[in-house]
Amino acid sequence: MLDPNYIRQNAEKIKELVNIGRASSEKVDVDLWLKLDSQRKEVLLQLDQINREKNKLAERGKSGDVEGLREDGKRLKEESNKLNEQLADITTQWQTIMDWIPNIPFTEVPIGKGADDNIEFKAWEPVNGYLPIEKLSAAEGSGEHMSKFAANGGADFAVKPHWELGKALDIIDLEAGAKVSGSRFYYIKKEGALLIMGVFNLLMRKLIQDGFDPMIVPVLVKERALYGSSQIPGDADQIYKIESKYLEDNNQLYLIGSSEPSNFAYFADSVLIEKDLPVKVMAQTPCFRSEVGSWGKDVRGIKRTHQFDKLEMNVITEANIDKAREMHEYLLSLNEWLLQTLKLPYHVINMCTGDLGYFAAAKKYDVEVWLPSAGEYMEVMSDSITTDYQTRRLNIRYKDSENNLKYAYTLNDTGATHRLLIAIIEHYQTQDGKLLVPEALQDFVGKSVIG
RNA sequence: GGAGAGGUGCCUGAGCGGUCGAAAGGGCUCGUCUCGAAAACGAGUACUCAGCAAUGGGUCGCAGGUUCGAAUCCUGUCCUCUCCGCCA
Repeated sequence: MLDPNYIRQNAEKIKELVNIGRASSEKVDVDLWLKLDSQRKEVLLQLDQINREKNKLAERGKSGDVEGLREDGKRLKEESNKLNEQLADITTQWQTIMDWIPNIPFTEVPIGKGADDNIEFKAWEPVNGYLPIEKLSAAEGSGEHMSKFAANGGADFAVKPHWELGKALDIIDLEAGAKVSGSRFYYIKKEGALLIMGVFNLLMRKLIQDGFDPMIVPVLVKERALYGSSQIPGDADQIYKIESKYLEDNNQLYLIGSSEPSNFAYFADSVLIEKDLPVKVMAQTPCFRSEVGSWGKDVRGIKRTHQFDKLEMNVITEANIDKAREMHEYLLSLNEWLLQTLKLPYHVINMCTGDLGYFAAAKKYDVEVWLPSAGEYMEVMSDSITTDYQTRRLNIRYKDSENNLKYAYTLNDTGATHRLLIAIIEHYQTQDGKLLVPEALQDFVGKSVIG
């Protein structure tokens, strides 16, 4: 949620968001909002006036001579009831429009309609390191300069997609996932399970060293948590809603699509102290997504599924844009650390205004691993600055050094997901159909070759 | 699942129809004193909305109701705690 004052003073900027496709033209009627806003102000003013009179009346009543007051009191009450109804009605409409206004992109965010306008600003591969700048580009990026072969497989040969080798090695079972739960579900088995657990473990140890607090969090949450981090209303169709007659107190619950709502809602309605910032937490949870709208897309393998595990990194910082930018780069450095430690080629793109995705993001980097089998990049991490968009909704504030209360800033970044197993299978397979274990995971997995 | 108790400011805790945004104590901040500290003493110490300000509105878990007037009474709701039961 934006500061209403900001919207009043920058109505043109909000309209611009609609024009460039960042905000829904259907939901975000800025002129209507401005009209409702002034109506609301007017009613609020009238209500204050009535309340003032009520208070005066009550003051007079203290003397005990109540006779002449009854009628006025009743009249004022009726009037205030009426105004309250009006206010509630206006506020609902006013709020609904605001709920659909996304965060304002930072100036360095590329302007653009969609994926083609994203800017690739970094690409890395294990042998040569970072690609020279002239090989980077927009959109599809440096794909043409990336190797068609497994980065760590030892020879040049046609790379098998993960579902093929995963099945052959009996470490991924898609049929069983379908049998038990339906399409877009899977089992990861044996060394496959160890590999991905090892990845989570590797990152967790790094994050703990870096001062992140590990959290085990609810996976079923109330609407407010999802609204707070802006999955509702923006991505509401992605969310599974629990249906049960046994919900306690009729408390509607939802399955999270990321631990971010659970992590941030933990701090809802609280006041932090500046010296305790930044707050850095991490949680590994299953994530649930309906994937409506992507039917027919990525149907093979474990890339796009209804349930997967994710280790999420969430940060609360003070309200300072430059510090947020610094933290954003720091989180990216953790992403890069993991991929470089695993020797997986990747690139980083600065998402354009039309491709920022969820409402809270003011700036977002996607980190994508190169998949030689398909000759394309696959998103594995998403690092975003969400400024005070989420903390306004969740009422997370802090006291600064001058004792002022301010809304804190938040940042979100994916630490690791099951998709990294896809990347490992692509890049560590050998010509004879075996899978090497990345050096950094060998202790955990207990061997250096699978198959 | 059954029975009971309670939710007030940073904390403890009073208030139970007007004098209450709220006693008292603690904590914290500033000041006096001191070479410095402790102690003592003095002052200050919730949030929020409108407004340049003066000022005014709202908030005693939350939502309604009664009343000229509600932290105080009534209803609902959420949460916490205790005991019993059931189960890890």
